[in-house]
Amino acid sequence: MPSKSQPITMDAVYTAPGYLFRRMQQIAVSIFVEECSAFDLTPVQYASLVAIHTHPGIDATRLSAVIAFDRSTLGNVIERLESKALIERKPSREDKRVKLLYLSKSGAAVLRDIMPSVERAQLRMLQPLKPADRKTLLTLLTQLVDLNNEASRVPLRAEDALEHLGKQGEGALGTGVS
Amino acid sequence: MPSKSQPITMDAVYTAPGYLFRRMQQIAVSIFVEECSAFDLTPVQYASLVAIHTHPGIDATRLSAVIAFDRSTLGNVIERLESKALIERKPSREDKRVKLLYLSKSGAAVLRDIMPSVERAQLRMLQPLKPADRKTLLTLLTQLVDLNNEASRVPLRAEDALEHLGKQGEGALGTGVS
DNA sequence: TCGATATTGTAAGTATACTGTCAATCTACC
DNA sequence: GGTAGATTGACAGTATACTTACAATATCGA
Repeated sequence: MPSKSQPITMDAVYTAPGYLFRRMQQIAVSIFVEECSAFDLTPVQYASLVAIHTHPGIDATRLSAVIAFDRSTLGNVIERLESKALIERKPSREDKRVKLLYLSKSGAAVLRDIMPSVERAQLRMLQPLKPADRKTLLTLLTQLVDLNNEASRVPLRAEDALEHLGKQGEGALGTGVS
Repeated sequence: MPSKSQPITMDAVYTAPGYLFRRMQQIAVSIFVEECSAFDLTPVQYASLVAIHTHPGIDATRLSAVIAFDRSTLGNVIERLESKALIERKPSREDKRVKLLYLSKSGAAVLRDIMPSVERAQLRMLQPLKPADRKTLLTLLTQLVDLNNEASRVPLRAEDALEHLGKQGEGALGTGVS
């Protein structure tokens, strides 16, 4: 039967999945930034570096599909990474609209060096749970994100978003797509 | 044994809990905004309305503790709610620094009317999972958020943050703390 | 009571995150 | 081959989210 307008309490907030997701995200960012403070990289900037490392010569639009971040937002992120000299932007010869993204030497170095801190952060987020529960949570969360993919404004389009890149082969991409 | 600098792939991103939390939060907001589009309320604005409804005469600082949102951020949120005439701000007589928050008539009406849409949104977020899995995920997430409370920049200080309010008894708070 | 300390709201600055729009450019169809 | 429609990066605008700083005010200790 339909819930007949029960009184509104804080439980309406505290038990709502949306609220829990928000809280958890805030906690996760907080832990990430703390662990990685020595590198002055945000989670989004880190993810961008990984994606550019994995797909050298990717453009901003495809990058946004690969990490499921908004294209507009990514513009600023790229700007900051460039101003920190962690990446380089080169105009494409085939398409004058496109700017290709590459890791700089220092970008590659930062990415290599930050990995242990990132792993430590990821561990800390789940630390309070029992190991078995961590695994369960991750499994369910992965499923849920995947099944809800289309519901998000920027659905993840992992490797298949990069088909165009393979063609012209801007150098030695080791198309690491299994 | 320590992982000997394995090659960096996109899996370093896709399987990281932090990334999954971010994705899920984006999806959750997207669904919330879609379901509640008729009311032009964001998740944060909704949570603020609930908290002000539950604790009439609360001030901004305590509100931030009750919903675990940043105090600075909340300033803007309150401003927007006020400019939409959903809440009212009255200076406290006991403390000239403080501004007390109350729902306006139209704020109370909006809160009442939006509840079904909010519930629909919360259901949709978990919809793709089997009912048993939904419960498991919520349980684990609740635990994790609670146990990580102090790790976040703005730890939740639910009802106990409101002790001061009870004293002067700014009206009929039904201290619904079990 | 007076001075150090703390709290409150506010503001400025940075960084996501999303909505639009726009000009330049590319593609495809006719 | 020339134009309609799509794509690309950029920009403007709104809304969290956090940091630091600040003035006004409160409070507490000596």
